[in-house]
This record gives sequence, C-alpha cells and structure tokens, in this order.
Amino acid sequence: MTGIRKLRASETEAALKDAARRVFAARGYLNTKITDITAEAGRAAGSFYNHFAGKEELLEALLADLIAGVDATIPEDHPRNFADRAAVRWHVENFWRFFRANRSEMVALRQAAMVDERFAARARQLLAEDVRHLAGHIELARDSGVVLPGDPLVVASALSGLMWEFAYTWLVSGGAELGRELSDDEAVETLTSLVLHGIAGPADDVAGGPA
Amino acid sequence: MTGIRKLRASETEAALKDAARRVFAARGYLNTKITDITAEAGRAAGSFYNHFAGKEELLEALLADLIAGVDATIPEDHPRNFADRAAVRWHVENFWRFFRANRSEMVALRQAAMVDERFAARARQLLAEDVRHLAGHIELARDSGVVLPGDPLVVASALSGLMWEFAYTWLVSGGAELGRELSDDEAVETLTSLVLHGIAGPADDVAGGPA
DNA sequence: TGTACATCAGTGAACGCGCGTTCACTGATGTAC
DNA sequence: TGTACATCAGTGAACGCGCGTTCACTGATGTAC
Repeated sequence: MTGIRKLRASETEAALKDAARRVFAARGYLNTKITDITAEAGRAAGSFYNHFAGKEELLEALLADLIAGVDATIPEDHPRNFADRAAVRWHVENFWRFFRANRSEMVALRQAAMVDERFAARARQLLAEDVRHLAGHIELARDSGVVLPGDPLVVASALSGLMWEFAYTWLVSGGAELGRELSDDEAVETLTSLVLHGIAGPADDVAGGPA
Repeated sequence: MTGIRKLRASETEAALKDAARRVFAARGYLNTKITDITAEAGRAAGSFYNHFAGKEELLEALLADLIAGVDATIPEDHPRNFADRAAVRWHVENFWRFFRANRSEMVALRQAAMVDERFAARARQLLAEDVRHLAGHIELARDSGVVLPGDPLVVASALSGLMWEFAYTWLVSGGAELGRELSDDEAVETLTSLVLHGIAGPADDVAGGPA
C-alpha cells in the first residue's frame, strides 16, 4: 500500500519527458524516434506506451507543463504602456528568458506545427493570445499620443514575429550563419530598441536623413 | 532524330516540378509523398526516378530555378540608403513580391531545413547573404547620421527575421489566427514603416510619451 | 525507303526498409483471507 | 504475520504498415545498314 508502483511509474514518465526535452533540443522533434527517447531515458521501447499514446501526446504533455508554469509566473501588475521603454523592455526580457528556458518546446512546437494541423492550430492560438496582449499595450501607447506605423493588431503581429524569429535565430540556430556571439543583454537591449522604435518611430519620412 | 524523346522527358520533368510546387503549397513539403507529386503530375510513380534521385533533389532543382530567376531580376541600381523611406520601401516591396511568387519554395525550404542539415545550411547561407546586403544599407543610414538601435548586422538580422516571419504569417498561414485580411499595400506600407522606424527610430527613450 | 535491332521514357506491381506499436513474459508490488 | 493470487510497470523481440525505391515489361523513338 506504499504506492511504490505509482511512484515508479511517475518516475519513468518524468524520465521520458526529460529525455524528450533533451533529444528534441539536440536533434529536433521531427527527427526524433520514439526509441531515441526511450534510449535516452534508459527504458525499453515498450515502456513508452504505458505513459503516452505517441510522440504527439508527449509533446502535448510538455506544452501543458510549460503553460502551467507560465500562468504561474507572468500575470502580475507589469508595466503596460508601450510608449514607455521600461514596459517594452520588461516584456522583451520576459520573452527572452521564457524562450531560452523552453527552447525544446519551442522547437518542437514549431516543427510539429509544420506537419500536424492540430499543433498548427495550437501554435496559432497561443500566438494569437500573445499578439492580442501586445496589441493592447500598443493601443495604450497610441492613446498616449504615439503615432503608430499601422493597425495595432498588425503591428503587434509583426513585432511578435520579430521577437520569435530573432530568438529562434540566435538561441536555436545559434546565430551560426553570421559567426557572431550575442549576449543576452545585447539581445534584450537591441530587441527592446527595435520594438520600441517600431512602435514609436518617426511619424513620417526621414528621407535625406540628418547630418 | 527529331529529339522527341528529350522533349517528352523534359516535359515530364517540368510537369513534376510544377506538380511539386502545387502540392508543396497545399500540403507542405514534409507531408508530401513522392506519389502525391507523381499523381498530381499524372505520371507513374516510377517515372519520378528518371528525373530526380529523391524529393530533396527535386527541391534543389526548384531552388536553383528560383535563384536563377532572382539573379536575373534584382541587381539594378536600386536605392540603397536606408535613411530614405523610398529605399526601404523598394526592398520591402521586392521582398514581398518575391515571397508571394515563391511561396511553395519558401515553405518547402523552411520545412526541409528543420529536418535536413544540408538544407538548413543552405537556408542559413541564403539568409546570411540577404542579411549582409541589408546590413550594408543600414550602415549607409548610420553614415547619414541616423542613430541605430544596435550593431548593423544584428539589426539587419532582426529586420530580416521580421520581414520573413511577417510574410510567412500573412502569406502562408493566411493570417488565419487573427481573422483579418491584409492587402499587399497595407502589408508593404506597414512593414516599411516598421523597418524604417526600427532603424531610424527615436534615438532615446520616449518614456512618458507626448500628448 | 525499308527492315531489324537498340535505346529510351514511362508504367505500375512488387519488394523491402525503417520505425511505430503490440504482446507474451517477468519480477515486483498490492490485495484478500 | 503468512500464504496465495491478482495486478501492474517494465521488457524487448516480433509484427506489420507506409512509403520510398526497384525492376521487368511495353511501346515509341532512334540508329544502322
């Protein structure tokens, strides 16, 4: 009645998830075989199906963990008005930390979404939430008198894409294409400036330029 | 001696490429089977291997076509100084048109790069060229006195990512997540403003905002 | 110009590899009495 | 507390499906004489 069985089972389940995170990060989700995961976890292939119906369900579980973690951390009385650099920086830094901490899931979700409509829908939904959240902050900036370069929702979508792609380039591909290191600090500062400028940049042309 | 054989063969090859473009666009590269392509092209499965060693080689061929097309079109005496809105707009519009015209290849390359290191390297290389090109234009802006939000190469990488992701979101996913249509014109204008602002935005904080 | 043979593009059924998934078995844990 | 049986987590060899790839065959085209 000790519950040793359940303990053992949940250990195995956790080991499989951990192994999956490692293997996904190293090799990508699509290139990972079930047996890669079980081998990495040090279990037999058949064991996998005691815990998950397939690779998809395992990813679902990882995403669920991740979302539970996020909901616990983020919602606070964080700065909201994107006319304010501090507010933008806060969001950028949070995003950067989140992405870095959850690289495996980010890679896996993006890859799964390319192949499986269910994950594509899920990714879209998560992204859309984020975009609407940003759009709200951008509207506040507009209400403060900032002239936006376009519709708040479209701008938010673009800036969200900017952050994602930037993080993907430098945190996943490792910026390998350009042979350059990028510190977290430089990343956050640059992204913050870009987002801020993207929102609150010169209202009109700067043709000809100064000096 | 008419060369009817060669003609027939090249027709089939062209039919397979066309079919692949259509199927890739509809279903994605990774989800496409060889027999999907041959069926779409109205040929037998075995015929495929008279022309390509596999799906990868077919994609290589499509990319080669595409690059040949680009090299013929782009290099001109186009406006270069990104302090100038017209120069930015020119690049953005060109990019937008290119992406729209070559959606199939863009999707396919991105998907192939997730799974196959050879394509990943190729994608990185193409991207890096583009980024360096942009970085050059951004440096010109700096030389005109514009204060950049960061290192030109990093800014270029970010802006390139912005454009790619934006195009992908609205031209491939169809912006489905946000239930909104986006005209080419609005897309180009918004992107132009964002890029321009990202480069030439307010040199420092706008905290507190105007009005 | 005609005939006989060689070559080639295309065909589609069959083959076989890779990998997801199953399942009979084991040993440990839990339950009943 | 002890014994007999049931259940469960884990094992890994075997199975089988999906799909890429092959190959014997066909009919048309090209070549030789």
